[in-house]
Amino acid sequence: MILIEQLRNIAVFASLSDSSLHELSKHMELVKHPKGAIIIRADKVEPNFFVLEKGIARAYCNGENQEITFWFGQAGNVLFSFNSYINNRPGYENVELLENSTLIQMRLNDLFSLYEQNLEIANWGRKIAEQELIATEKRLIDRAFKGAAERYQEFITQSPELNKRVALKHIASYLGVTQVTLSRIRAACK
Amino acid sequence: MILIEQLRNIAVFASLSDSSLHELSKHMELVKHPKGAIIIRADKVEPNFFVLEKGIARAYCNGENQEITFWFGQAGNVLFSFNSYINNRPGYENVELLENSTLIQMRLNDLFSLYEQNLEIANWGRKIAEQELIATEKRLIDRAFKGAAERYQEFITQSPELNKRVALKHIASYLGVTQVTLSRIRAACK
DNA sequence: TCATTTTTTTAACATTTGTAAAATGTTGCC
DNA sequence: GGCAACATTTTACAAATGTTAAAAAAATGA
Repeated sequence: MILIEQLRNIAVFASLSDSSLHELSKHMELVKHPKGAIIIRADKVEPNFFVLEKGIARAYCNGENQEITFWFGQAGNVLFSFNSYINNRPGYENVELLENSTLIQMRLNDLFSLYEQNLEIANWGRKIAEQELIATEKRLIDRAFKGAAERYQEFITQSPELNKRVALKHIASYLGVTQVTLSRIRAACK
Repeated sequence: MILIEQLRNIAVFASLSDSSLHELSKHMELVKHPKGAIIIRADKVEPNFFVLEKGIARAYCNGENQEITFWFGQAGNVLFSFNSYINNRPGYENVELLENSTLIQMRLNDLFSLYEQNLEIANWGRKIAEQELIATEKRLIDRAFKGAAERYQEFITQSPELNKRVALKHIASYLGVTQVTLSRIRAACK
């Protein structure tokens, strides 16, 4: 159980009334994990939904000889195994904390029950999925229209915090290039 | 106004009760457009939400010297301007019908009112966004892990109908390659 | 059917990006 | 400090894809 005042500071909860926030908070708890912790594992149904209260995280898939980072989370972002959340099936992604972090944690089953009971919370969940959807689609389109150098410039402009705190190898795969290519891009614009 | 029996044949409505379906159907109408019609235009807020009842469609963005197709819709798919639907702002995409098509059309404002009134419909809207989200994210990940040839093989396996009915130039940009590259891939696996 | 337009393929060449391996830089810890 | 582990850059070369232009094939409409 978490205090409503604490949730009010987190942007993702801004649209909710006190009463809905209270309903949610009953099922939430605060957990801490150290840097390097893997909080979601591929091939396992993850029963929890998280909000990153403090810290940063990355989601990645394991390929044959490489790891691809395809998502970064910062304080205030929601964090869940897409396939567990949406289809109740094992996910394809691992989520690793890149710093010592604090997470708000809630059972998916509790969240799903609230979706079936509370109209405001159901619409809140809808908007979360919609915002993630539009961000993901924009990234897909950017891959087609923008070169790797331009995507990198945009990344450091729009996510200066991540740029400071995340290893370049993770940024490289997030941008869809190898680390060598990213090094070349960085060398070219010095 | 559309008959409930007609909607029952469309997979996306399967989870809804008769009563919710009736609420939706009050605001729906059936419209026909010819092949080549542009039903959603970039830089314009599109006030309607559509379900493709018959036909196929593609969403594309205009670049400097190229058009990038990033989405295909078939019978049963929902179809809307993401930015209009989600942020009430002009979109970035055009949607063109690739065949003579029949569409179920509904005002976004009517849909949004139902989201605020009807729990079942709000959760239905949530699931639509979630399904689109997971499909889009999988495509983004596939771009990183799979070569263009493999993505093409998967496309023709998973979307044989689109493969038959859509021009190769559109498939090429959907897969993230030029038409020349797709031609080479097709020549190599003959 | 024929002519016209559009789509698809092919070719030659340029560019980008990838791969592998070595060199350099950074960090944390004893 | 100095070692060990890890991250980043650099180099040389290979592979994939892009660009441009032209030819071939297919679709369209009178």
